Parts: sequence; C-alpha cells; structure tokens
Amino acid sequence: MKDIQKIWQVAALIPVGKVASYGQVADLAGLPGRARFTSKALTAAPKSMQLPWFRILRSSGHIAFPKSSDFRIQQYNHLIEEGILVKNMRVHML
DNA sequence: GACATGACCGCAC
DNA sequence: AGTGCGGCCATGT
Repeated sequence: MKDIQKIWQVAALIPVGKVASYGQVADLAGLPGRARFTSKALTAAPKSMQLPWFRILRSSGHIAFPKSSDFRIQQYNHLIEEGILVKNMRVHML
C-alpha cells in the first residue's frame, strides 16, 4: 500500500467532534516526522473520498490555511458545526 | 541534478 | 507571542 493511502486511511478514522494534527496523522500512518506529506496527501485526495480534511489542524491547534483563504473559512465553519473550538476564531468574527 | 516551495513540527531565543 | 532554524520529503521548474 502506498504511503499516501495510509494517510487517507488514518485521516478517515478521525471521529466526529475530534481533531488531529498533520504530524499526528502521519505518525499513526506509520510515517513519523512526515507531517508535510500529510498536507500533500490531503490536497491530492479525491473529492469522492469525502475525507474529513477539516478535522486536521496544526499542532498548535490553529488552522493551517493563510488568512483570507476560502478554505480557511470553510474549515472553520465545519469545525464549528461539530462543536470544535478552534484557536484562531478571528476569522469568524468578520 | 540543483533549487525552491509547501494545508508541517519542535525547539530555542 | 514572534521569529528563526533544522528536519522532513514529494513536486515542479
């Protein structure tokens, strides 16, 4: 099985209402120290897979996307719906 | 093949 | 709370 598929597999297991960090996902997938690969894997993941990409944050608990990014807003909204408290709430305020 | 880039991480200051 | 640095490595130029 390819590494990228391991990432997808692990990411898909994140339960509703919970989050994981990129490094954590990589770790569980048996790829320690390869957080960057997690981000690539998520980007490359087919939409049809419906991976909970929004449940993956930085180790700091912040959203990884830059300000003013549409994805950032989307991710924030998803997390709110699941009752997850995100650190960078400012996005929501505007 | 060298170099830059990125949805990252942890540590040091 | 920022910033910088070294580590990580797939991709693109």
